[in-house]
Amino acid sequence: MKFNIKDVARKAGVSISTVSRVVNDSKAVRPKTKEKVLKAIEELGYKPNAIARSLKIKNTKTIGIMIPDISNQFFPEVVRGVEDVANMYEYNIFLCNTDMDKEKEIQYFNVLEEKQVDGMIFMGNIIPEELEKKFQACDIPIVLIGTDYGDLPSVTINNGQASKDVVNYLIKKGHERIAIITGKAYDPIVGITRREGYVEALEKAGIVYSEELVVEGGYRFKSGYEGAKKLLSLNNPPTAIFVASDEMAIGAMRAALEKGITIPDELAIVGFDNIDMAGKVYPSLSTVAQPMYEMGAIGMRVLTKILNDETLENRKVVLNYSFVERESS
Amino acid sequence: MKFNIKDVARKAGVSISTVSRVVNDSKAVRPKTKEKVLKAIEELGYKPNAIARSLKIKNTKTIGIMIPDISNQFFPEVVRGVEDVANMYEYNIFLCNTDMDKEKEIQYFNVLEEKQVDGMIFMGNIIPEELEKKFQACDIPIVLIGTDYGDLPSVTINNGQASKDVVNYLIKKGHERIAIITGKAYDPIVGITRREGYVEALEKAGIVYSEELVVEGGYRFKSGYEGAKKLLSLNNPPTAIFVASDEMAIGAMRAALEKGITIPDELAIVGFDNIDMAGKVYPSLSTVAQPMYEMGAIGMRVLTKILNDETLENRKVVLNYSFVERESS
DNA sequence: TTGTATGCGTTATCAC
DNA sequence: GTGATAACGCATACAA
Repeated sequence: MKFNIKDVARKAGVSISTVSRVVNDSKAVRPKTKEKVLKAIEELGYKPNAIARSLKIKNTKTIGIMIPDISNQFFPEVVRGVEDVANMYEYNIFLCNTDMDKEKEIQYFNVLEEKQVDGMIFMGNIIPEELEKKFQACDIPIVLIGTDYGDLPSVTINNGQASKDVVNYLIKKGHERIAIITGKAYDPIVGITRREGYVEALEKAGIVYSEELVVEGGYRFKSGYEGAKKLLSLNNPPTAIFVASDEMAIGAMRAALEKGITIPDELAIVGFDNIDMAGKVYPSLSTVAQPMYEMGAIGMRVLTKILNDETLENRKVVLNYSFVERESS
Repeated sequence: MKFNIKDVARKAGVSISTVSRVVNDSKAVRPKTKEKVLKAIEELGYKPNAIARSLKIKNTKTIGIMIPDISNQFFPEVVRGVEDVANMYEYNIFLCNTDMDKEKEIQYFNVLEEKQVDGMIFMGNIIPEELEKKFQACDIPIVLIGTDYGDLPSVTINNGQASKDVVNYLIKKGHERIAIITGKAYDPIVGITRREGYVEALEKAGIVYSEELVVEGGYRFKSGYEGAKKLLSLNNPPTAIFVASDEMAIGAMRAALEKGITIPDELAIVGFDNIDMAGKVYPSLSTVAQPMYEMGAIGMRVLTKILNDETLENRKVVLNYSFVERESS
């Protein structure tokens, strides 16, 4: 049995306005009346209908989050960050897996808009033009995490600098033949920025950049595995590989281990992200630690600020990363 | 600028009912009229307000999913399964992290109910009594994944049998000193059922059950690591450890590896779940494969069946698991 | 085939 | 302090 505000009003012998007032304790209600109402609510097990409420007050206390794939190690941590602060501010989150597929992104965007989410969080390194237009056109606040685009609010780290740091570290360790396994070539972050950092660092160190040491990966374990296999079968194989994501790095380690190559003595490997498993595999993986949870938490915090009309001192949050040296390098 | 059904009605020179009809293409509308309406919709960029719609038709096309923690390796995969079929049936999902905390579970339950979700999916091995009462009292269909309780619909695997299989496998491999690292003692699945399977298999094989070979774990890496350390420092250490979750198993492997113990020659390790990383660590982990994605997908499918009043031939779905033999055993 | 009118469960504005 | 009542944006029964 489901009761509505009318039912409790009748039961308490008051008007629905009074019930509404005690439910939201908006305006003063005589204690005695309040008590009556509370009792009626209790007895009926009344729960306000948030949908009706939303229709009236024009917000839903829900936000949508679009990520490529929750089953990809990187995202659960940031989603957790998002959800934790969302929960603090009494928002619920719609989780949407886009697979970085343009059609799905647009479809999700549309239903999120129809469902009147108060805000959206978007992850997915590349933002298709069509989607970007929608972002601009709609009046729902959107914050980007892990990417940056136009004047949309975003929270990121300095990917280029982080890559340089890794390569410099490797150089300092005495490596000269340093390979890289990147993301997709068209990916502005994992495919481009991180590779650029790598190239720049090499150049600055006066190491000639060699095409054969750059291989394009596909984010997952397998592509790291295969990329490393390819690199290790070169006539003059690298002594170090910088892998642009941890999952691929773990694949690369696997390839080396299978070949009987010892890590880090014969081959150093450094990843990127610091997913949970990076510290748990054996040997443990040196990597660039992205503050994933914080990225999510802060991204959501930024969103709440926008939603509350608080002043945003900084629309472009750039978080600190750190290099975590472990056994693999 | 946001337009509503009235705006497009005015613009198209028809009534709102006609607009509604073409939007939902419910009843026949003269092609010419339809065209006019469509044009107006197009020009205004009209999007129906799903909240208003929900209020009227009394469903929201959204479901809630409560899980302990999305950043725990096991859940992303099942959530992905849920979301994929939810998406197929045009549902959106509210993601809720409960940390298996009773208060959070109840709080989430309440807001999900207020937000009028059409259904709920619950994970979390133990169902507090208070929550269970709410499950019974409410008229929102709920399906359990990974747990079973009362007459609620559920999708699980046979945990007891799986445990027996593991232990029998280990025995067949020649092991006699077989240890187990379980979940929390009060956890009906990981703490109790899986341990019971272990005990039964030992008994049936005529191996005396030894208290010191049973240690209670806490699901995460660290507790597996510490549990194994404890076991390996026994005067008469085990030659095989059955670890009731993969993440703990990877921790256990780490402990062994650090001690210079070779796996599987000196120590066999078998996990449970077959999380993504199980096949990626080195040495790779033998484990019981729970069909996580399917559990999610089928759970959601069951829910849609209930929501569509399709007949449920089976309220208690028990899925097949499989034993995956890898390098660690 | 189309339009009018009512109600979904709230909140909020106005009287009292 | 409290109670009518008008929105909120839509779907639908009924009338035309």
